[in-house]
Amino acid sequence: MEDMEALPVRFPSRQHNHSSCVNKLLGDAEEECRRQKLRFTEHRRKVLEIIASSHKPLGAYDILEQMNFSGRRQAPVVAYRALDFLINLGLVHRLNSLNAFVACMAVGEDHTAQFLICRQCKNVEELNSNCVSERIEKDAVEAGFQVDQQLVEIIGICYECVESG
Amino acid sequence: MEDMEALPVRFPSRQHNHSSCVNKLLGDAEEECRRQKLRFTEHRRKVLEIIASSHKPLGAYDILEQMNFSGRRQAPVVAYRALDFLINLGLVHRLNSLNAFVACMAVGEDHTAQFLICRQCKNVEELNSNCVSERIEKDAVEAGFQVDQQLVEIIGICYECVESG
DNA sequence: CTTTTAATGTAATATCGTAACAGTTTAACT
DNA sequence: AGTTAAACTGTTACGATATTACATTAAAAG
Repeated sequence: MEDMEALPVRFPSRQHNHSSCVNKLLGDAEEECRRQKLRFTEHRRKVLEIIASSHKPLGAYDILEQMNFSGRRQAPVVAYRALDFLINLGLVHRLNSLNAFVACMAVGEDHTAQFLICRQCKNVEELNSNCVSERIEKDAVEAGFQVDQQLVEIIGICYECVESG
Repeated sequence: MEDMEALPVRFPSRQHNHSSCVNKLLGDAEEECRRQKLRFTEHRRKVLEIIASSHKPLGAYDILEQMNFSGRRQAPVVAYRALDFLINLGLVHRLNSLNAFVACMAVGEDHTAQFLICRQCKNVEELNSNCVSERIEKDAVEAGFQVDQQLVEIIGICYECVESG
């Protein structure tokens, strides 16, 4: 057990219970909205809660399914509006390779989102390597390009899935 | 003009006429198919030609529109089948952030596709920096992740668009 | 308390992509 | 050549993802 301490940041364990992460994220969101004088409405809270409660990326329609407040099915646009809001706030990231959404696991920290996506267990972790983002920035500038946004999605297998065959 | 020589690889000029690139790409494709004993059918040739003839990424339905051989509209699946084939061969890349396709500009060269996407003129260039891909590989491994595929899309503005306001 | 800005409700529709299956062509092998 | 197997094509239908438009309501700012 003690050599676990020496290991670098690792892919999130499937056993990990993260109700505390969810609460922290909701709190962060609330605070951030207060700070920026934005409204943290029911829809927005609910969508963030749904996304944060899942280890795996969720599609917009998966989210929608969990939004049946009053038994009534919401229109897609309801989910997309909340998602746009949360993405702009940096609380949620969109995975373009999956058309799916995940909660940001590094709220507040300055980072260009980089994702490790396990194609077996579908769990996602943020890599957020400054080396990578700086290298991209540098090489892009050298190619005569002014970077607004980096999109790095790394598909592969996480160590837990490798070990469990 | 002479200091142009000293400049690093740059974003493709909008004036650039690339009919020669198209021919080269079609030739490469033909040869590669012969080598691998795969069939370079009319659909596949046509789709590659359409994509290669465009500086800008094309959606599947844009491609489809240009495939009206006999005045008859093709079914979407026709374009997608050809695209799958060309992507597997490494002749075409998919841009996940745009749901669009571009011709590979580095056929044969070993590369993990990295893209510079100008959000103003919509032109796309491949960056293909080994430093970036090696850095990603290294950092992912350290996080306990085995990389299959890297997806790097960099959104911003190219130097031509910056200069022209 | 009114103005104006932001958010919501609702319906319709656009865009992107795949499944399934029958028919045809091509390549490979007697 | 004739037969068989594999790959490709045609066609229909459908599934999945995302946006537009516009009327209504709620909140914040003056």
